[in-house]
Amino acid sequence: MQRTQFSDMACSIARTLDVIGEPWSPLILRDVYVGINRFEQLQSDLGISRKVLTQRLTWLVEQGVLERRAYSDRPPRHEYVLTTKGAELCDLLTVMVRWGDRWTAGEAGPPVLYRHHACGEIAHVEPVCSACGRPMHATDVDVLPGPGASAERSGSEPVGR
Amino acid sequence: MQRTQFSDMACSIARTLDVIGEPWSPLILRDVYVGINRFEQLQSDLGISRKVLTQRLTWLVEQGVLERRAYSDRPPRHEYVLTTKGAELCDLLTVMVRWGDRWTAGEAGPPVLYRHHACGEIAHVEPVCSACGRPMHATDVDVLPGPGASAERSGSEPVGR
DNA sequence: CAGAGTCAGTCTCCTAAAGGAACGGACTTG
DNA sequence: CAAGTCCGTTCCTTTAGGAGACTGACTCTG
Repeated sequence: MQRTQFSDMACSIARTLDVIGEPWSPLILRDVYVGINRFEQLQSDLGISRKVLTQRLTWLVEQGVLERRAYSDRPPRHEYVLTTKGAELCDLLTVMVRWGDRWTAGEAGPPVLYRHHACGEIAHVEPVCSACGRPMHATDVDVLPGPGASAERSGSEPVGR
Repeated sequence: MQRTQFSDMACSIARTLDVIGEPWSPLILRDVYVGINRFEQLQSDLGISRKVLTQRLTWLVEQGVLERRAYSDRPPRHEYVLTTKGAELCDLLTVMVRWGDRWTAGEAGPPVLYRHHACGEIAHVEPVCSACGRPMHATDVDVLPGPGASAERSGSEPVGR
């Protein structure tokens, strides 16, 4: 199937996708985030093929999103935990949840709710501007070329923006 | 490859992934968002196989994320534009950009910048709580079961959360 | 101390999806 | 009327994902 590599594109979306772009990774991240940390648990919770799970975990560890940590020496056992980099990726998950709740949840309502530590309220995430604090949706911005624009990663094909 | 279907899981992440979970879709969305609306343009900008592009566009239109709109009758020509549902998905892209900028941009800096219409500043998106307005990252919330929990879509395998 | 159980993978076989490239059809332009 | 543009479709090859059996190290139980 020789999947196209995204990592060379001068685009943060493409580069993010390169890390968690294939379908299982976000779900693995979600599971680790809620405390499903071990191979066997992940496999049975997700119903993912063991082979693919191994590949994904290895990749996510290589990318510094997860850390493989031993919790027992004898027998050798490990669990996967989020790094800081991985924890920040979970913000992406909360935004996915927001969209999924709005557009795919249907009658039954959202499958999970979030209670914000700071205020104790059931709430959802809202994107705001880091400069002025007002709502900042994709339709509220102009896109301009930045310093890293047009600098492909390793001099290969001129794709992306 | 018989990809596992995520749409049955009682999880908004899985259901969102079902719509844009495979690698090209977010990039297609990005391109349409920045004004690359036509088949030929998308194909050459992304370097995606024409076959896969056709499949993705068809799927995204079916899902109501894009709309296929004729801009010429003779010859019959169309372009793809974002629906409201699709535009809201772009918020997800801005969050991906944020993460990609922080963790993968490197020396060169971010490839694109966003200027917020409301304040005119170059800024990035920041997730806050819809209830109290303070920052709301994945680490700032408790996850609780919601009304749609454990209600699988069509009574199949008991997966997800 | 034999046998069952647990955990974390690895291996093999099969199928289906992605990539690449050529082709087609409807129309426009020189 | 030949060349070009746009938007796909078809065919072929490569390879990734799914299913599930198997392994190996160790523990637990009667």
